[in-house]
Amino acid sequence: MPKLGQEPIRRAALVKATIAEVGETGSLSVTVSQIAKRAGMSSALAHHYFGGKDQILHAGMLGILRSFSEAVRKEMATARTPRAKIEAIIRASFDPDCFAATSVAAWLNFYVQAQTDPEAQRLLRIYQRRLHSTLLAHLRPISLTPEHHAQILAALIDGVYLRQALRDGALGSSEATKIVLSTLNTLIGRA
Amino acid sequence: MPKLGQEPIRRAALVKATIAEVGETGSLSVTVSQIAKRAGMSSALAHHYFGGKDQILHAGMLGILRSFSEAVRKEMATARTPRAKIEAIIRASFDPDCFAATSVAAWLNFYVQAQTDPEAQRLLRIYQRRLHSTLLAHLRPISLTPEHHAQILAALIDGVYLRQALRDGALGSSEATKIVLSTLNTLIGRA
Amino acid sequence: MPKLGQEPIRRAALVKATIAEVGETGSLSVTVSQIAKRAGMSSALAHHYFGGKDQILHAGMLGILRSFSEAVRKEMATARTPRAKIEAIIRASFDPDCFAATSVAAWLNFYVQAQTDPEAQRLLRIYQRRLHSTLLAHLRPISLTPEHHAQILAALIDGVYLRQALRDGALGSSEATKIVLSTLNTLIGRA
Amino acid sequence: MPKLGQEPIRRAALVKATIAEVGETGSLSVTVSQIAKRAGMSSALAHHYFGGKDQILHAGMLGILRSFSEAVRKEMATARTPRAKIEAIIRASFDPDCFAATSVAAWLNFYVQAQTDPEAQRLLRIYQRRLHSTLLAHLRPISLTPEHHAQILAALIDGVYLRQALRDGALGSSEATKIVLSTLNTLIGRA
DNA sequence: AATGAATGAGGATTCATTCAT
DNA sequence: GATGAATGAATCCTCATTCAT
Repeated sequence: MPKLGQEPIRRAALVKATIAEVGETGSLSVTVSQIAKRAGMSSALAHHYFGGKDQILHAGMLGILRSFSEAVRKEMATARTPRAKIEAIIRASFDPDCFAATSVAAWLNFYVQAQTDPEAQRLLRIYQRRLHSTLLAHLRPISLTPEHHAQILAALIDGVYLRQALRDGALGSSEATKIVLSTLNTLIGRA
Repeated sequence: MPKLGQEPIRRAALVKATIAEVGETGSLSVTVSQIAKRAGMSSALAHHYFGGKDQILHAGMLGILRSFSEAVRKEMATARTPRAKIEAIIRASFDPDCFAATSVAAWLNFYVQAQTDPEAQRLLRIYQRRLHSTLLAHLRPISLTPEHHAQILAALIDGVYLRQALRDGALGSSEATKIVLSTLNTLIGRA
Repeated sequence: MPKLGQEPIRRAALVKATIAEVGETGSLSVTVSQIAKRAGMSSALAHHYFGGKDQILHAGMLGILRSFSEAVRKEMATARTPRAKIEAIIRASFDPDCFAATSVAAWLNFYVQAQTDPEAQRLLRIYQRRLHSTLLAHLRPISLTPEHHAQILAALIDGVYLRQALRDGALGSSEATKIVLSTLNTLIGRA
Repeated sequence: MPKLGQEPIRRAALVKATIAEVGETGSLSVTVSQIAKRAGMSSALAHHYFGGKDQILHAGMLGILRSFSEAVRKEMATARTPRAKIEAIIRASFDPDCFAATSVAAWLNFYVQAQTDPEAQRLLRIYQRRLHSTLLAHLRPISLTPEHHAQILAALIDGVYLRQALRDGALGSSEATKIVLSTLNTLIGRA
């Protein structure tokens, strides 16, 4: 009997390597070989498990988006009031893991991929809509213009990410959180 | 008789073509040949004038950033009060030309280029700092936390751009303006 | 309890699959995996039994050539006169099984393989010589130039096959037979 | 001004190299690099002029088919009677250039290519039909069953080619001609 | 000034083959 | 006996870049 069950292990390793490589390099034009090498296997095996570079990239995106969702879920678990929920989302967005330079760089690159690649666009839109509707749901009880406020908060979060990508003013995780939280306060009043 | 002053004409054509090509394609991996063809010349000539692909890209970035600055200058010309100046900046940011799908796509790609390419990063930072300091200068007389508010506004503008890049909720130019202006109102109170 | 006598079963399955795959695809560049999959096993097992792709191909050739011989043997069994023997060979050549599009395509490809691969050439030559000498033997009693006529008949059969491979005028089995039989008549006179 | 007019030269060189390489190797799986090298250029240039391997192969086929047609045209030029025309076609078919081992091998491979590749099939069919209709036209005045005889002669020619490909009995050009001419005699009687 | 010609380097992808279990 | 796992080698193709004219 052959060695079994390598597939999930290899796939996971490739996803991780993809994010790391894209993040570090800051570019989607990383080669499959680079990714595969980082994941400790040959590029042929990477193709074997994923079918092609695009699918590897998609898996990488999914990986990033999932870790975002995961962070949100964790933070939301303990939040009780609508306001606390919103704050949880904001805090999760700047979770040190997600907000790490590498992750942000990868995220930005996946945004670009979505310009060309329909599947990438689909993934990103799903994530965005989910974020939007969650925000909206919890804003409704406490905001007079929930739709409007949701738009502002979502855009602000993305904007902070984008600026992080340039590394210039490179805010820390906590500073970033503060900026958005304080805007929340201004928008709907202190709790 | 040799054609005179061809150089500036060619360069301008290439800059325009670069922005258009990167914007339409949604990717930095456009070829020099594509750009040159769109600009009506051979790729060899493009190299002759700019030296290499990177420099062509830089020229494209500079072109975009300049058109931003130009829009700002125009809007600011008629603004008299600090508040009016800030509103002018916001309005300029969403000038239909700059906020066109193509321009936004190009802008996003140049952001990514800055991840890898120091010169690109330099250009982008200069623009960002200029924007920041202009905002700051005009916020100072009317805001208690001008630095903080400048950060929020700048991030918000970028965030709206980013979301525009995904085309999903695809705001129009005027809607985008409204969102940021209304946030300004909330931050420092109605004029 | 180990399965007994798996080897001959597996080998036969592979031979059949090879012919089918080469025939349907119309090319020798079918992969071992495709063949193995069609034969219901892993490509590793195919290698295990045959040693390599070339040997699998050889086995496929042998399979085709044997089914030719088989058809000839069957038709010849009931033939009594020299003329009947020759007609039997011709009829066997266009036996619907052998003359099926798939078989012809495979046969043509094996001809090509023989250009490169000495073992393939050897197999094909053996078959050709056998056909030639059988024709010759039975032509001798009824032809003044048996060698010459054998050459013509053999070439004509192959030519009809080749044209079948292009599928354009795609003759049916019976039409093909008629053409060669009528030529036989012309060559040595009606029986 | 740049060096001009290389294209036709390069294309011709590639066509020649393709036929030679396919013919000598006896296989379509020659690499573009091999062909290009033989033609004295880089594989990149070959791609530049032809677009891809398939088109290079098509050009090779066309080259072979054209040299057939050319041989026919030449032989036919001096033929006056219908019978002489037919004999011209047969003689042309075994023109030493066309019937050279290399040419025959290339021709056989192109036949196989036509199994997979519609464009190759188209080319081959055109050539076959043209041959058929020419034979037919000249057989009409001298044969009672011109359609039938055309089929026989065409198939016989192809069959002789095919056997040549195997190099076993390797007929010379003149021997091959004799076989088909003598069959012609048998079919429609001596002139 | 301008361009067709030309290439080297590199990347995605495929596949026969081997190996450990 | 049988197979999933794994890879090295090879191939097509692309592209930035250089050069001769």
